[in-house]
Amino acid sequence: MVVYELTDSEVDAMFRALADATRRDIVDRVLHENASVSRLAERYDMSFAAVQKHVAVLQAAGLVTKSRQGREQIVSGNLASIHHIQKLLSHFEAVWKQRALQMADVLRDDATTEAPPSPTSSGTRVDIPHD
Amino acid sequence: MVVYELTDSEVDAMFRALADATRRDIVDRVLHENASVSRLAERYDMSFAAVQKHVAVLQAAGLVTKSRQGREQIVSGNLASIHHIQKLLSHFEAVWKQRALQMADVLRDDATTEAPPSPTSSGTRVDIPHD
DNA sequence: TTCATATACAACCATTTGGTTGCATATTAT
DNA sequence: ATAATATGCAACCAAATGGTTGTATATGAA
Repeated sequence: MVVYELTDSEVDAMFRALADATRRDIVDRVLHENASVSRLAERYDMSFAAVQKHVAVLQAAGLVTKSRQGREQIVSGNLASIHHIQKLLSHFEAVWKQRALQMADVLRDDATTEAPPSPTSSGTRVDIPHD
Repeated sequence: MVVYELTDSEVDAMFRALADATRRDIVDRVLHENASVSRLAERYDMSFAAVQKHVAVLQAAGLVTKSRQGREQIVSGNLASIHHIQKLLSHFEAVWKQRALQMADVLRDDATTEAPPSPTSSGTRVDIPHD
């Protein structure tokens, strides 16, 4: 697989690419089945050029790849990049869980540090997600 | 936990919020330890107002929460939302893996459908990630 | 060759983004 | 009361985004 380390701007591009419902739908679609750009464009209520741009954004982010097939460009999903950002988010979760454990320890020592244990309004959520 | 279904624009906001290295760093930081806005601002080479805006973007996306603590606003991470988009990406991966299995089946039937089995250039990646 | 299809791409436009500075307000410290 | 700290927020600006229309090019079909 060899997912070499990505730069900040590469990660930026991936998240930004996913920050649009049409593009998320395109990713979902091509993960199910490869499709040409015009095939994709049929599905959305916007111009062909607009869909073409969306695909270009996804391609620039490395989330999809295009390959010529006669006069068509076949769009297919790129699992590696999707897996990468999913891992990044897993890291966030792991950090939080780790901290939740530490907080459980701190509760026994009581608050002697500067860290505010329980903010007023909604309070610090210590919930640990379960699948 | 009760993560009610999110709208497209809510998911948009979450991904867009993460599409900036400074904001990802803020999330990472407050997941490790709560911090006031000014405490966060010290770390970055930009104005206080800029960091304040970044926090506002994260808050609007539901990725962090703020709570008054005296004259400070304490920023803390919101696990539920992070977990949600991580799940969304897991879904993408699951779809792809499912399809990879189907493709293995199709290889026995050979290509009778319109689906192009192997694009020319980089080829369809059938790699399945392993941790 | 000629026509239709699929894509590429440029120019344009309104809105959003990510930064700035400046000023107002709230809270704590002296 | 006054000063210092922490934040909120408005106005401004350059660049990027997400859409449009129009035109050009490449490929397959008749």
